[in-house]
Amino acid sequence: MDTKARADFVESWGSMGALWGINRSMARIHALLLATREPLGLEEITEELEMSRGNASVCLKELRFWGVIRRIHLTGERRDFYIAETDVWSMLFRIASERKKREFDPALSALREAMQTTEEGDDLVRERLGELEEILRAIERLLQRFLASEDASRAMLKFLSAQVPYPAK
Amino acid sequence: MDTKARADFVESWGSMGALWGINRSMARIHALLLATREPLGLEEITEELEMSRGNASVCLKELRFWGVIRRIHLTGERRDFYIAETDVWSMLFRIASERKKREFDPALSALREAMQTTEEGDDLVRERLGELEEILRAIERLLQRFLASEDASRAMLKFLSAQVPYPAK
DNA sequence: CGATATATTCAGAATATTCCGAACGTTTCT
DNA sequence: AGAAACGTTCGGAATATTCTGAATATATCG
Repeated sequence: MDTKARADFVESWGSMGALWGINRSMARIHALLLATREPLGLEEITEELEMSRGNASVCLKELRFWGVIRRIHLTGERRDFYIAETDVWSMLFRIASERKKREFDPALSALREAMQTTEEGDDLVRERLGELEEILRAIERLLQRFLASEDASRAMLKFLSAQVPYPAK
Repeated sequence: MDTKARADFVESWGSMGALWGINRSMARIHALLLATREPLGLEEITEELEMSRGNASVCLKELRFWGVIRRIHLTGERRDFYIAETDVWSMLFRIASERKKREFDPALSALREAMQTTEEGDDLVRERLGELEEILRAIERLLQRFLASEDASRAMLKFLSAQVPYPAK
């Protein structure tokens, strides 16, 4: 892979981290490992990406936590090396699950609570919150199905992207 | 609606803004308007949410841009008042479209570019990037269908949340 | 056991994001 | 016109996030 394309990929992947909610450094390291055949050590990573050892160390740990990279030991080498797992879906799945739990669910609960205490007569507010609740409920159902299990989500993604029938009108 | 539930809703909705990528102030104002029967003026908003006039002004402008609130004029009143649109989906749809364009698409392009310049022999990298591309392509197809039009997305959401068949194994 | 290589931690520096509020502009009233 | 009410703008304060690098811990070697 030429150097320009590789660098572009690393930076783009870094920016896209925002979509999943992971920070630039982590995503850049991940991209670098994906785009490199040989296992890389902390040294190579900090050099290539021009970041501090400390930061790289923390990011590598967290990437391992999400299960997207693996630490390996090369015989004759004292240092730790890292390689990317082939399976990126695993990370996306876990992050999505976590964010749903932490950001989505509480808001839906609060909305339902608010609806329950809306006075009988206040039809306008009732209707607005009702519509909102309906949307969020639909999203929640969708997420529940989708996030039921990693395998299920994988299958569903493939399935949906190919052949969801377009609902009539 | 009692005050506690209302405040909880405002704050939860504020936090959830992160999921769509809008900031806390905007989301809080939006929530307040959703949960209030009467149109509110800038004054009432800043007071209730304890934020500055300047910030509220900017947020109100942007909320109008996203089409989730409307500015109205009450006869006999000199000030501007605001009410929430009932349709929140419109906002979610627009934000999703925008984020796809700005964060997702460039990364996918860069990935494809990187793949093209991967040398023939480098099967490991080729395979890794290939799997990643496959995932992103599936996500892209899904998004393309989903984001084709606001109405389509609305229908699809309803449809999917209710009756997506679970793909066999 | 030192000595050396490597990894991790964490206080606070650097940066990015959000927010405040004074200054200014505009409209309406007298 | 001048004053009052209201809205908007924007420089920089406040805050949150990310990153650095020196200190520390751990492992390996001779």
